[in-house]
This record gives sequence, structure tokens and C-alpha cells, in this order.
Amino acid sequence: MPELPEVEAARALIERAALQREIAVVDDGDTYVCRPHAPGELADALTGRTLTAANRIGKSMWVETDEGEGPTLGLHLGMAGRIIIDGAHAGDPLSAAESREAEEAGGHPDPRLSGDPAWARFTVEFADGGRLVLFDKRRLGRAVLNPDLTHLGPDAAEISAADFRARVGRGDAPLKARIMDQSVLAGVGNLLADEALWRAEISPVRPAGELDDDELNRLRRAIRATTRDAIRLGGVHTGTLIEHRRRDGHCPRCGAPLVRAQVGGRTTWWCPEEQR
DNA sequence: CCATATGTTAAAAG
DNA sequence: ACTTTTAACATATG
Repeated sequence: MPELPEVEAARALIERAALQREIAVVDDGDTYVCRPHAPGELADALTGRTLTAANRIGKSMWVETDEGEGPTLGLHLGMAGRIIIDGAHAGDPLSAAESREAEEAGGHPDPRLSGDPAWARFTVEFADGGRLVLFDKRRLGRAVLNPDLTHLGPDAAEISAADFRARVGRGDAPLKARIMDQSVLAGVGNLLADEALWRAEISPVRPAGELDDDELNRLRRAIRATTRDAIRLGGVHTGTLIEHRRRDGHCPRCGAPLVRAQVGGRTTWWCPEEQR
């Protein structure tokens, strides 16, 4: 279930494997994933064109066609989306069952990794026979033409310290809700938020406007470090707090029992001793 | 059957 | 008018 690091991996995969290939066939028949488009609209707009650049802000991707001459293809992985290109995949991590099957397949791509038809929500087939699939069990991902990205704040991995302080350090909402608001800051999801707040040793329930400059700087650094590590290690689920929370329910640093509660509408874990 | 799920967003509430 | 919270979305998994 992808956050900024997983989406960046998907963007990089598209950049590496899907550019400069002519589009021959497009399946945009899932009217929920492709809403508000009618079936055939993406196909009509994209067929015959070539993908020429893959971009990202936060969790939103957009792919240029024909060097910017054609329409833009917007892609969002939602809660469970994965990009699959000729058997290579990025985005939603493999489930335990999928990993097992992939291993048993012995190096050959599991058919599901090539895009089980039941979960292939949007498909671009290239003239050379290969394909790009938006694979998404939950159908909360999106594929749209010319996506509107104006409501997104600056990317969480790129934002400057001054901009971060000005945008995050205000309002009465809980800090965690503030950093997960994609119009404030783009890319932080539920797990990245918990991991970064734990690293910065700041409570998720503090009103955002209450933080001082030092705390805001610490939080920005923690978000950047967590993002970098997650990209390197393969996903936000590799985070230290994330791996420990359900295992023993204790803080990996000090051993105190972790607190679990709803904050900003999502399940949140934190160390009540260290995170103030 | 029940609870949970890493995202977004319209609607309701304040 | 603006900010914050809640509920709904579609579906899978333990």
C-alpha cells in the first residue's frame, strides 16, 4: 500500500522500462479506476503515441506522451496499486502469499506479477508486444488523462526547511493529520508519518501550530531520512517502528509499551515516553 | 462473521 | 469562508 517511496519506485520503473515504446492497445474498461472518463476515452487519446517522461509529486504520477505534444497520463496507486511492466513490478509490496508463489516459480515471473486479468485495472499494450499494467486489488487507484495536480503541496522529499515550517507549523489539527494532508505536504502516508514522528520524537497528537522551529526542523529531517531509507530498503514497511509495533508492541529504542489510537482518522502507534 | 487495511475526498460539523 | 472530522468508496485478508 504505497506511499512516497513506493510511488517513486513505480515512477522509476516506468522511466526505465516504458519510455520510447509505441502504444498499440489500451484497456480502460474499468470505469471506477478511470473515472470520470467513459470507456475508450483514454484509449482514443493514447493509442499510437509514445510515453516520453515519467514524473511524480508525492503519491501522484504523470507520464508525458510524444515529448509533451500529446495528453498526459495520470496514475495513482491508491491503497493497493502496483505498476507491472513485462513482469517487473513496483508499488504495493508483494503479499506473503505472492512472495511464496514467486519463489516457487523459480525466477519465472508469477502470472499474477504479469497482471492477473482479474486485478489488471488499466493496461497499456505496446507495439512490441510488452505491456504496462496498473494492478490493483482494491480498485482505489486511478488512471486519468491530464490529471489536476494543483491541490498538491510540495513534495515531502523536496520541500525546503522554511517552506516546511510555514506550511506544517500551523493550525489546530493534530500534527499527524497535518503532515498527511496532501495539500500541505505531498507524499506522507500513515506508516511514513508514524515512523518519522517516532524518529523525531514528537507526539502525533500535538496541535501542529504548537511546534517550535527546532521541532519542525527535526520532523522535516526525519521525514527525509525515513523516505530515503524506505526507498533504499524497499518500502515504508521496513521502518523500525513499523516492524516492531505489532510484534511486541514496545518502543524499539526505550522498551516502553507503545500506544495505539486513532489520530487523524487512522490507526496510529507511538511511544508515550519519548514522543512529546 | 468480525476487524483491519500504507489513500482520497465529499459532506458534515465546527 | 475556512478548518477539521467523519464517512464512504471497493475489495482483500487474517
